[in-house]
Amino acid sequence: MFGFNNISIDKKSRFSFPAKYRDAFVNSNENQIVITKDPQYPALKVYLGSEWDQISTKLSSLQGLDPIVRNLQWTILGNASVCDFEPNGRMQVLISADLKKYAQIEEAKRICLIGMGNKFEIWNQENWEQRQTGGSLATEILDIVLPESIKDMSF
Amino acid sequence: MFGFNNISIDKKSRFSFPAKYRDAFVNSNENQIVITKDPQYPALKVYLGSEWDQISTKLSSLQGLDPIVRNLQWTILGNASVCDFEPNGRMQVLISADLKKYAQIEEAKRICLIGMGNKFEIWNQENWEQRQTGGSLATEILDIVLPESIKDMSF
DNA sequence: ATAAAAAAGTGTTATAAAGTGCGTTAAAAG
DNA sequence: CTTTTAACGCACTTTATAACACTTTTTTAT
Repeated sequence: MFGFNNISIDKKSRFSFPAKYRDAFVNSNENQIVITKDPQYPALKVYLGSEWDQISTKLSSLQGLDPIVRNLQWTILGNASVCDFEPNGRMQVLISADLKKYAQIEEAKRICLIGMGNKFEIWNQENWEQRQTGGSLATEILDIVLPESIKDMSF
Repeated sequence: MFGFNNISIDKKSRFSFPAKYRDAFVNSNENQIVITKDPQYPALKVYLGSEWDQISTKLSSLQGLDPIVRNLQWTILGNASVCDFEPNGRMQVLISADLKKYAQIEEAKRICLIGMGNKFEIWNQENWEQRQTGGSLATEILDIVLPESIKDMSF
């Protein structure tokens, strides 16, 4: 599941996955999609249900008394929106007002959906373009000193 | 059970869990919810009955002569409020005056209910926003040197 | 100690807002 | 030209919340 897509968001804040990904969703037998915040950029991450189960289980088992771990748990787990998903239907997903705000997505505009293999990213168009041309974004978080416990995780 | 929810608290200090969590509650067959203090931040933790049984059993079995352990026992065990809970009903829960005060929750205001997988956190909205944008809070406890005995526990 | 009053807790209902489903139209691809 | 896909619009359903009524507990005054 790769590639760039510029797609629309409707008045109720739904978007649908491009049809080209249908086979991949059907084959992996997914019926849930999870959207959450990207911990570094004003963007959203979209995981398949099975991927999410792994990531969330591991992340929530880490020692929450470490403040960096706690912050990642807040960002990633605490903002996750689990959506029922029908690979054979319209493959439609709702983005919550909160997540839209984080990714700076306006009402009824277009978004960029980027296929990254086992996950997707959702970006506001302007931010994506700026990032691709080497610009940095006001809200991006650059220097995170990671504790050992999460050095082997990839989000 | 993940995600951010901004919900209302009524005049009698009740809130209800968003309907999207109903299935999870019904499936895990929970009929009790436990609310207690967060040991580091002015926030509350909400556990499912079964999770609470594990955590409280383990925590209360630790050597109470260690002052940090003793403090955690006081905070977490000593402030726990066990509430009857009907997953098929309105999923309403009352927050005691004491816990409201600890989390700096005012009368009839909105709260943030954060789903963290196997537990929830409840925050006063201002504190949550400040915390998420990197600010620190007057009452937060930063440097806890953890004794070995609780390094493998996550609250 | 008892009764009245106040406060705290529980439950119900009504209504506006949010979310969902589906048919139709428009656009793109083959 | 036909088929598939994306976007839009509308109707229906579900959910959240405020308002209200009732019950139980606690407090106060006699």
